[in-house]
Formats: sequence, C-alpha cells, structure tokens
Amino acid sequence: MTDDAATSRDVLEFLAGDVEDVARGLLDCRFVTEFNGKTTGIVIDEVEAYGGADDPASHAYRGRTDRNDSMYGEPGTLYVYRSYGVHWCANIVTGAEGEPSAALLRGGVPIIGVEVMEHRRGRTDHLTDGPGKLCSALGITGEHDGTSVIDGPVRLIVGALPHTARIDVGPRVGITAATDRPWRFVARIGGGSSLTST
DNA sequence: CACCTGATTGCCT
DNA sequence: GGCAATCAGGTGA
Repeated sequence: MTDDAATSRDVLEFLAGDVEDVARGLLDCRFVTEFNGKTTGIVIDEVEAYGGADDPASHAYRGRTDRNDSMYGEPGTLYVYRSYGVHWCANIVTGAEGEPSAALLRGGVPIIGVEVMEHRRGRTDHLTDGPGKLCSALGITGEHDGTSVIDGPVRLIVGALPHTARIDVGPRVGITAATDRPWRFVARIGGGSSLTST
C-alpha cells in the first residue's frame, strides 16, 4: 500500500463488514462523480447505518421488493431511492451479498467541481448538507441505482485523508422506528466552531 | 436561530 | 389511502 488510496480489493473488504463499522469508516472518505466530463466530489461527513430484517427503520425490514433490490447486491453497490417523491438519496451497500444493509450518505463537504454543484443546486450555499441535496449536487439519480461505487461513474475513494478525531453519534433522522439506535455518525471536520456569517 | 408547514411521488398495507 | 431515510421558505423569539 504505497498508494495514497486503498486498492479496490481493500475497499471491497472494508465494505463487506458490519454496516455500523462501515458507516463510521466512511466518514472522511471522498465521494466523487464524473458525468459528461464534469467531475464533482465531496468529503463525507455525515452517514447513517441501516440494517436488514432486524432493523425496523430499514427499507429492507419487510423483505425484498423492486425498490430495495440493490440493497441485496454485493458490497459497494449503490442504492438510490426517491425520497418524499421529490429527492434522490444515495446509500452504499455493506455486508455480504444477500445481506440488505447499507449506509445512507447524509452530508459532505464540497471539494471538487464546486461551480458545477452550485449550478446543479441553483445556489451557492448548503450544497451538500443533506441526503437529497448531496445527490442533487453530485448529479446522482435513480439511473445510478445498482451501479458499483468501486468502478462505476459514482465512486468511493477510501483513505487518502486522515480520519477526524471527533465523531458525534446520535439517533437517525426522519424515522419513526428504532429511534433508540445511535446509528447516525457525524464527523467534526472543522473543529466545531460557529460557521455563521452573513 | 429554532420551530413549523407546504410541496410532491412512489411505495406498501 | 396514508405515509415517507426531505427541502426550502416563512414566522416568531
């Protein structure tokens, strides 16, 4: 491992692990898309873990359907679903193939192709600080459901950045079941001071 | 800054 | 038919 980023095999092995561990490990990784020659990317700073039949808050809780089908794919599969009929949300499938667990990408820090993301979002602030916004800024849609984040157009880059010293842990957002599970992970990249301005 | 509400589809019971 | 892994804009303290 003389490279600055992990190899595809390393990434696959990492993603095959327990979803809770994977979710934590995804913090500070980069998430990059490349469409039509335009590259955009973020550093992931907020993630939630979702299990399978054992997790009442998971889309896979009631078994396999057309929508959640890609959750049952091999680790590293992208699971994209439509939220509230309006937004797209992206997950990275974890665990062994056939186990429907996935990590929902909830937020990130824009680092690559910021102008492109601003254009896609139609604003210059709050580009990727929410699961729907993140997909919008990166150009991720249902077309990319089922593709691989290891060698597809939507790619995860593990390593290459030092991990954040502090990770905040709390309950998942927007769910009504299993709200007692602290499966939401937020990286404090900036050091946690006030960002307010304007 | 915190809380509240309307918009808008797909999916499941 | 009802609810949902959300967002944006408005209101009030």
